[in-house]
Amino acid sequence: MSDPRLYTRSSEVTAQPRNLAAELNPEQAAASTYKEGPLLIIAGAGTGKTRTLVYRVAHLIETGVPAERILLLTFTRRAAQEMLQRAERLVGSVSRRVAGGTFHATGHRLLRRFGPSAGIPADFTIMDQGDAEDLMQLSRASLGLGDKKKRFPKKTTLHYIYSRHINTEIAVDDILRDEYPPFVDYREDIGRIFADYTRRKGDRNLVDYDDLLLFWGAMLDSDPALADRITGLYSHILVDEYQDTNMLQARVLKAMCRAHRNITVVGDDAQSIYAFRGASFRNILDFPRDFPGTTIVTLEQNYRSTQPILDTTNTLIARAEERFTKNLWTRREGGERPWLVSVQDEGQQTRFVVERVLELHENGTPLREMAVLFRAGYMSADLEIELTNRKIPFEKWGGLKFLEAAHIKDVLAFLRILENPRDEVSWYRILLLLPGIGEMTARAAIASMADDAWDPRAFAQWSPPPRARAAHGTLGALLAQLAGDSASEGVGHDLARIRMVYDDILRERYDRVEPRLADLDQLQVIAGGYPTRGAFLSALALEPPQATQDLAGGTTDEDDALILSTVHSAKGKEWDAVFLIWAVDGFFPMSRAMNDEAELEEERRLMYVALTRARDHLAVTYPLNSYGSRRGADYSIDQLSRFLDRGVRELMEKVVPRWDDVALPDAPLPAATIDLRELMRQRFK
DNA sequence: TTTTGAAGTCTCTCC
DNA sequence: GACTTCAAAA
Repeated sequence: MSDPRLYTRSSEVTAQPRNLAAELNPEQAAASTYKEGPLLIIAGAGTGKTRTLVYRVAHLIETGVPAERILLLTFTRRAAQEMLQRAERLVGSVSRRVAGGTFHATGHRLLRRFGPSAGIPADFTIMDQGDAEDLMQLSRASLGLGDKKKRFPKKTTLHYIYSRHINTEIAVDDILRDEYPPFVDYREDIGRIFADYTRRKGDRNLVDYDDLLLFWGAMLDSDPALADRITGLYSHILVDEYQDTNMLQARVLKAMCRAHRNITVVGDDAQSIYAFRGASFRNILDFPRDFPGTTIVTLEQNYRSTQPILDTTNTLIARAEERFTKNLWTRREGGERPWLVSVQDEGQQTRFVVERVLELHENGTPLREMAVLFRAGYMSADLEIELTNRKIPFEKWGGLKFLEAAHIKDVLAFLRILENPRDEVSWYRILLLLPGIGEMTARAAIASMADDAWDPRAFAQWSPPPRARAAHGTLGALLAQLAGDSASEGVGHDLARIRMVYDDILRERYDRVEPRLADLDQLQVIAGGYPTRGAFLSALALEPPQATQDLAGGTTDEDDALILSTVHSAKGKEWDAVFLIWAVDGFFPMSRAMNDEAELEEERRLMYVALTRARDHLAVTYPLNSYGSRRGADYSIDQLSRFLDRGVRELMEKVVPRWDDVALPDAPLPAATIDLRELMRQRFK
């Protein structure tokens, strides 16, 4: 007989009775029932770290910790939701009260709530990376820097240096010296730009991603009373993917658990892949030092992959220097060895993947249980075309994001100036769209509005130069209309109004008009789901839709679709069958990383992450030739990725696809680009 | 002087 | 294929 479940209420989802010892291995059980104080869980790929965290949340709730006093920090909002749903099955719907999300989303929540006590108005606008770069550019231009001098850092570089400084807490001088020696001489100017950028953000009520963390930390550091309010919210903090946190985040965490030290972090130093964003796996290595008295639990039993796959990935990562050595093992004996597939060119690679996917599908593997992974978003272009032609449904994760497309940013800019009339970046963007208005006129208009204290009507009062008359009138009328509409009509309605003006601009300025208009339709659908402009804009900035599928409104879980994903976006996921394409030196590792030891090591870990996603089937493909796609040459001979060295290859099955209708090994000859006779003649001229 | 169109450059990963 | 740089047009 099952025992009465005292902790559930009638209105809540019923918890399943369970036997911890039977559901977890000893290490997992030890970690999930650990009592108080700092806990570090070193969890190799596929060792059930999510499961352990879920049980730990459940255990805390069961032992009397109020759910709302638990903070679960994850890498994506999706990950937090998944974990809390699983916890719900264990302890019921109280788990819904657990505070969960990304670091940035959590910082955002706290800043909206407590910011006003620290001089940050609650109605700030969040800038994404592109916006922040644009603002940096405005700072640079307003200081008159980089006009004449050659090789002054570009806005992207400036923003990178700034962001790196904030996230890694490395001095700007040191970053310049180590990463940008040619710019060391400009460090005064760069400092002035950063100062102006910081001031400008304040004046314009704008907040960048880094500020969400920075202000969070600053609130904890500068005002003891405020810090007590904030740290008092949570009695237990759990952090997933700790190897991908940066110095600033580690500092914030330390401050957040000054009072109780109930912090659990989970991670795998072998899977640290976000150094480009300031993350350092030093954090996980140093955790025991930062939190004296830390208990370390290591999870080594892999439940995901078959032995042959694990053998291969263990060998791949054995070459890396890691400090927490793990020996992953599995009970999943047997199974086929990973395939190492050499193909002539991209076309054959695509064909191989498609045919193998169809074969596995016919044998009963759902499309959604298969994934094609690649180093960078653009590498799947050929495959996407073929899948479309063959009417095979797919979902693409990562890569060039919907929100970064120019036309999306354009319409969002309209919403943003309605929400925050001081949003200089958005004003600038919109003004440049209008015929007859360029940089100079746009700056003059913005300066005039700033002089009018950013009154919402200031734009109408600005007198434009003759050429910009018409545009000024059009935009003024639109803004007046939107301001006149009642807010209750919704964000979708705002967008419809904006598009009455914007669609024509789009047709005029951009190519590929139809898909762009379709994107705007989708955006309108999403917007309909949000109560206010502010909520819509914040949500878009913090949790951008991961796949185009997410945008179609209701999530279509029923739809079976092959997953196409960058390796970064595949983190934390697993599939029955995984294909890694373009395993070629220069693509993976990317050529930019090949000169730097640390970057190369990160690429290796990235490949490790890719290959450890597979449960039963793993295939790595590498084209021997590529046409046109490579810089400079229109033809090149490629080499297998250096990470798949001899030791790794010996554990793999070499596969050469042969098709009846393809004449192998004769690849089509490239068009003539050189004339040997002519070269010889020149040599003796 | 400012805008706009065209040629030329480099192309990643994400909150 | 998007962004920057450069030269011609308004």
